[in-house]
Amino acid sequence: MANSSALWERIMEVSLQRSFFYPSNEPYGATSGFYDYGPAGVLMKKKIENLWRKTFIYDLNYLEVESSIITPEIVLKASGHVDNFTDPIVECQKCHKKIRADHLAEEKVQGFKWDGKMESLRQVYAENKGRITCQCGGETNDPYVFNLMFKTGIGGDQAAGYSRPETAQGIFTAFLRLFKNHGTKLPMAVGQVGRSFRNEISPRNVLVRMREFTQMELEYFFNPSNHAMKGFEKIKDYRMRYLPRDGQKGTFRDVKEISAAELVQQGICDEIFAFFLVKEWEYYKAAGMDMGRCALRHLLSGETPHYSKGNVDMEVDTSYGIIETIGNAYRTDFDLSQHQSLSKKDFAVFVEEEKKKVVPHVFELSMGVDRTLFSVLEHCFREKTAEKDWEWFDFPPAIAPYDVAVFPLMKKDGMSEKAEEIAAMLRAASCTVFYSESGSIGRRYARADEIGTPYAVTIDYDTLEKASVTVRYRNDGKQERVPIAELAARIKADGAGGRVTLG
RNA sequence: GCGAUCGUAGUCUAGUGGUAGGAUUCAAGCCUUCCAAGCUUGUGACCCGGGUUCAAACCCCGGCGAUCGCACCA
Repeated sequence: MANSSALWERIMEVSLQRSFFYPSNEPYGATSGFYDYGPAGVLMKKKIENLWRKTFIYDLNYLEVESSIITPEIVLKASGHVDNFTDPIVECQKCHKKIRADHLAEEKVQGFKWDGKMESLRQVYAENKGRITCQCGGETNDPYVFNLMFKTGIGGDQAAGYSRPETAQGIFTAFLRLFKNHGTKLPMAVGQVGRSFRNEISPRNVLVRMREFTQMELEYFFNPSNHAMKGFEKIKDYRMRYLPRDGQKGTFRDVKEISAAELVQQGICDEIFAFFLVKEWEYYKAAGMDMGRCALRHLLSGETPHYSKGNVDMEVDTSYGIIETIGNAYRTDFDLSQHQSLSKKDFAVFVEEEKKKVVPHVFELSMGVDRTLFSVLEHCFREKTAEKDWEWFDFPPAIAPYDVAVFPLMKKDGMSEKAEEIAAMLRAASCTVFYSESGSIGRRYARADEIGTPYAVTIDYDTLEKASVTVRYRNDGKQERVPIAELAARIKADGAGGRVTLG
């Protein structure tokens, strides 16, 4: 554990040093739970998001939206967040520890099982005055609710509103319009990448638990009488690491391998659910995760949220321990029905093959960008070795902050000018270019490696005479001469193929 | 939020009641056709507020932040 705690410390140092991310509002002493992305971090975050768009939106011909962040109270009343996105809390009057009121009452009062209503909690505390005590023996105050949403006032009359706690609701509220405008057919899937907000009591672990974070969510709307998934046949034998319910006892984790087809056969989930688990697995692999350190966990029945009929999380092993990076939920018609009843609009849609109207069911996948980025940083971090006397990142080209580095071998004899010309050419071919001309060439290769740049193009005397450059591959440091005319295509092709060695 | 520890250049780190050194980074120059070479020069810091004191970055109090542990994490 001593080694692994050194890893996130090292990642934090590198992040501060190389501008991946840093605490927000630093001149004022930072604000807990908020982080800014710096130049390298932004490039990488965008690539992680764009790889997601490609995998979950474009390749599947789904829809993407961008909904507003500030959300009126009634929407979140419908979603259940106003009432359920809360913790009932009591405070010990002696040691001032804050305790979950429902947990404490259930532990101290025989037979008490909380029904989710504050009334009943207040009642049980009133009836058992002096018996529900803290570990230290102190008495508690009356239970109160702590809502994890950021509240604000909209307009001159300060109508109640909140910063959204998830991006999903903006998709549900747009469902009717999108359905009418884009095919009037189920299934339909809509995704969104955007910021969400949760007022955590104590944010921890850098990017793992933030108060403001970015989610990538997809809502798949389907006819509840048809759980078949187009394209399932092709991926049914894809195998993933999986933690079944009976493999989790305390810290004990018995991870097995399972295929998409087996998940369905064993009744853990339907084809739709299993299909997206495969997509997630492929996405993580492409993003540079060490898949031996990832596993899908079937949530225990008590852990399943209020809206869901079944959940499977993606969990990733990091130096902070196991963290949840993706939540998958079968939300049924919970959200649409709730919006139907509060908005008085009809959310049922006509299903041609059955000649009737149904409220669609929803499968949701919800991924945290920041946690993913953090995990990738950890999984791709490489210590110095005999071959490489510096620390570096083994990012797949698809998510590396810069596609390519461009260096003149020396600053003189027109090499700088030529190098700038080539950098401009690569930028015009929409590559992100890391350009540097100061210091020795070896030092600059090291700098490029340190932020995981897969290729380094060097301009030397031969470039001026023969119109060719050298391309250096990050992972083995080997080089090859490439004609300038072929350079952009070569970098693009290598990047798309994930090539990181000359071999 | 509680307890313990901590807060010095971009990063890492030394240090003393009399305003600070080192390493590395970065910038400029010399040198050098290829993997953190060398030389020269330069930029750059004591978290914030209050108190004690002739004097505080150092001591005390409060705040903010960080780490670990506890709790929390629909």
